[in-house]
Amino acid sequence: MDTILLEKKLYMKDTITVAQKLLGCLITKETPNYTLSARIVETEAYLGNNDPACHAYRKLTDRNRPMFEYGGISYVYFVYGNYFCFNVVTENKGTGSAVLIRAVEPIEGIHEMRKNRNYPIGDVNLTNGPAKFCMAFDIGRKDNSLDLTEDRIKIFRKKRRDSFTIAVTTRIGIKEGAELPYRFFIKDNAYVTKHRLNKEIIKEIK
DNA sequence: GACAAGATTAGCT
DNA sequence: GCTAATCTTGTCT
Repeated sequence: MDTILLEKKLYMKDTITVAQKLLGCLITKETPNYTLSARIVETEAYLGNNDPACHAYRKLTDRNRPMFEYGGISYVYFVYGNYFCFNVVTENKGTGSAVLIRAVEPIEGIHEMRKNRNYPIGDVNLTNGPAKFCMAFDIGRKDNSLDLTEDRIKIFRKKRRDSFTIAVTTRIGIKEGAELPYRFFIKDNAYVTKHRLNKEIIKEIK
């Protein structure tokens, strides 16, 4: 499959554009022992100081510091005492915006993903959630603030873009900003989060 | 099968 | 005390 590494300048675009552009792209992780690869099928945009659900809404802290860097690095945070979520920082330095990777479709290294997640079955539950994806890719604090154009985690786009419809809904699991249509996913993809809420599709983008 | 509710976890919304 | 989540268990159609 012909792929091209995503350039830094793409990450500098506005966050909603990046959230949509990342759909269908491949995210890879290289370790000494294996390579993991998966197709991004679901994202959410978090928009700096305009968005009350965003970690960077109030002020810069030690935790959200990576969000205020230049676009194109990772922001990994710890939630609910147990889990990690992986974000791609977007826009210019000081903006505090990012795209949360909510779900992926495994392509390469499925056996290792299953082992990382301690999950015996290779069905959609392997990676259909933000923390499931992090477990499958063995993403933790050590993967915070990586440069996604040169470090062990990278994102590639395909030379020939897949044909799919983007569905837009409100975001999942937040209180403030819940009405904002910032969740994007590939329509009818089996690996998109199965969630009882946020089912209503606001619009579709071809 | 779909949906709801409770337990779990630790850093800070 | 609350949370950008998941797993397990229970209830319902």
